[in-house]
Parts: sequence; structure tokens; C-alpha cells
Amino acid sequence: MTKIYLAEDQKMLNTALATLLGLEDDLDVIGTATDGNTALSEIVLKKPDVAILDIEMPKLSGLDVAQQIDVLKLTTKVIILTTFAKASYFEQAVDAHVNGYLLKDNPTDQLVQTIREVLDGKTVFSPELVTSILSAEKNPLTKREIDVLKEIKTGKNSKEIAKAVFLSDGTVRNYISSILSKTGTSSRIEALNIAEKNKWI
Amino acid sequence: MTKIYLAEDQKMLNTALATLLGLEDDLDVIGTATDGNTALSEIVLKKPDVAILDIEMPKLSGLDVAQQIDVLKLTTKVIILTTFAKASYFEQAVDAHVNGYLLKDNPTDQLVQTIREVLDGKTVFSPELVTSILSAEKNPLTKREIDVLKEIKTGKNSKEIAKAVFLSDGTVRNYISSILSKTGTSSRIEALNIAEKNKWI
DNA sequence: TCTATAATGTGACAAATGTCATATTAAGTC
DNA sequence: GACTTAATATGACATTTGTCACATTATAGA
Repeated sequence: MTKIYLAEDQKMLNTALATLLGLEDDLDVIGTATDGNTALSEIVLKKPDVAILDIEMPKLSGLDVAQQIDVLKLTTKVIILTTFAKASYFEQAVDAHVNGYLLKDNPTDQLVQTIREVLDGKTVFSPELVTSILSAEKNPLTKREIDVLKEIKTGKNSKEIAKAVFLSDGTVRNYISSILSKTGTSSRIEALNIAEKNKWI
Repeated sequence: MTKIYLAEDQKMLNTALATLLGLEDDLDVIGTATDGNTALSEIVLKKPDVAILDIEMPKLSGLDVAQQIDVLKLTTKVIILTTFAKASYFEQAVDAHVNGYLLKDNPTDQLVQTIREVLDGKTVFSPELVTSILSAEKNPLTKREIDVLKEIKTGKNSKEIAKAVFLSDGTVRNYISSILSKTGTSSRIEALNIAEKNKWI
């Protein structure tokens, strides 16, 4: 009997998947959580064979949980299950040596199949994910520009951003100018819209 | 046998719920869709007893589908199933005379129970939804201010907004000034953040 | 009927934003 | 070793943004 742990913060999906997976006669859902902290501690305790982790959860993200599982060298196989085909998420997942990365835009069959393949020792990435990442506009922003853009998102003005990232006000404005030119926009909000659409931040 | 139609654009949840509901021996899932258009035409054709509708779907929103069902005076009972406890969504749902409004932050049992209650002729609104709406900050913005704020969101500058909403540039800036004061902010981005947090736009 | 409030406008002003030219230093690449 | 890019900075400038005072008209409520 394969022991499954499921971490997913949307209860409707959490309970639905727990029930469905439990119906498979070789799978046993030994626990579920709706936040990352609970998930991590229970996974450490209960040592499931497979952990299915949503990314965006309260307290600790599924990627953080995956990373901890990797660091602690647990034998638990990890499958990330998320809505987001975002390059930076995917990279983090690969860094954490996850065994699978599946989008919620797949039917449940696919999840069951992924579980089986992962148990077989395979590593499984959603084909749509790979397509989506390969076809995505490559992020042209530098690290610091991304830092600045994230501060912009919170609504800070130039001076506040400067304080937050330890730069001069002028430098921040230069970075913003550069962000605008790279995104082909002429205001902070437009730049944010473009960057979010392309999943650069 | 109660005929259920399910419209939900996230395939993982769509398939999971379809399977689960199908397991109930008095319920029969006669069709599913991942967009509003398909849902509406199939509902018109197949006349299910209950339609479960997600709100944010491609082509036609669940609220639009609900409204059409109401206008066409179909006997199909409608349950809105959504992530969003947003006052304006709820109001639209009430206007469309839906029979239930359930948040995805509920377990599947709740959905099954809601289906049964709706079939019994009851009208069911998620308690968390009601709480959330009652405890929500009431939107202090006027209609025109909301119009302007929506334009701000697209990244337009004052002149462009003025054109878009047929106002003078000065008036737009006055409205923005008023929006900022009502939201207690000092920039467009902050105002957007507050308005989105409070689900005013 | 009086009184808010919404919707709309103008003009003036200070502050913030965005652009540009220019510069230094460090790191990485051919 | 030359070249490019990133990271950082300054100063000057034009434009945009946000504030404020003030004004008109329409409408809804007490």
C-alpha cells in the first residue's frame, strides 16, 4: 500500500482529491493539510511514500516544503501540483529535486498516473508546463530590477524603494527607467502588468 | 435520479467533482464543461436539475450563465461555486436568483449537502460568504471613481483615462485625488492594492 | 424645500516620475 | 587584455501626478 500525503489549501480540491485517491486500491491517503507548516511536520513524522504539494499555501509554500524534504533527505517522493506554469517556480522545484510537477489544468487521471510513474522512479513534468515555459518571454530584467519592481508592486514611491533596497533615489529611478524601456511601457503600473503577465515577478 | 451539470474551468477540480458526485447513488452528472458558452448551450439542451457553476471561466462567466438561466426561466437550479467572496459577485448572483452560493473553501460534503438542500427548494449561501461580505469594508467609491480606478489598473495615464471615460484630464485627476483620500493612500498603485484587497474592483 | 452628494469642470502649484548624459567599479566572456 | 554587462551614482530637465480652492448642475433624501 502506497502512503500518500496531500497538501492543498483549497478545501474543495483537497477533500475531493483525498477521497478520489483513497478509492484507488493501492493508494492510501495517510494525511492532508491546508498549510505548508502542518504538511512539513506531518510528512517528517509519517514518512509517506509520495507527497502531493500545492505551491501557494499559507505559512510555508509547497516549494519550501519540497526543499526541506530534499535537505532532510527524506525518501518521500514529491509531486508539485499547481495552477502556475511559472518559470521561477519550476526552477525552484527542479532545484529541490522534485519527482513530478503537474498543473491543475490536468484531469485527476493524470495525477494518479503521475503518482504511479513517480513511484516507478520516473521524473514527470507536465508537457503543457514545459511548452509554456519554453514559449514564455524570457525575463529581460536584472536581479536588481526585479527587486525594484517587487517594491513598486507594494505601492512604494521612489524614495521608499530606495530605502528598502539600499540604493539612492536616483539609482532607483534609473532602474525604473530601464524597466520601462525593457517592458516597452511608460509607467509603473503598465510595467507591473507586463511583468505579471509574463510571470517575471 | 437527479441530473447534475458541472461547469468548472480547472480540469483537476472539474474531473474530481464529476467523479465524486457520480458516486452518490441519487446523482447523475450528465455533463461537464470548462467554459461558460459550452455550459450554457448544454444546459439549455439537456435541462439538468442542478447546474454547478464556477464564476471565472473563459468566454462566459458563471454569473452570465446563471443570468441566462434565469432569463430563459429554465427549471434548472443553480449553485455558484467559487473562490471569491466578493460582494459584487454575490449581488449579481442574487439578482440572477441563484439557489446556492458556495465557496471552494468548503469540503466536498458541503457541496453534496448544498445540492440536496437546493433540490429541497431551499436557498443556500455559504455562511463564510455572508460573514465575509458583512465584515468587508463597504466600498466608499462612487460609480465614476470605480470607472476611473479600473482604467488606472490597465496602466493608463490621466489623459488616456480622460479619453476612455469621456472626462477632462482635470476631472480625472480630481477623481483620483478623491480615490486616494478615500483609500487613505498616496499613489495609484497603493490605491489599486487597497481596492483589490477589499474587492472593490 | 433645504441639503447632501455625485458628477463635472478650471487654474495653480508642489512633488514625484521618467529621461538622458555621464561616470565608476566589478565580474564575466571571447 | 579587450569588451560587455550589471550595479551604482549624480545632475538637469520635462512631464505627470496629486492637492487645493472654487464653481456649476442634477438628483436623491429628510
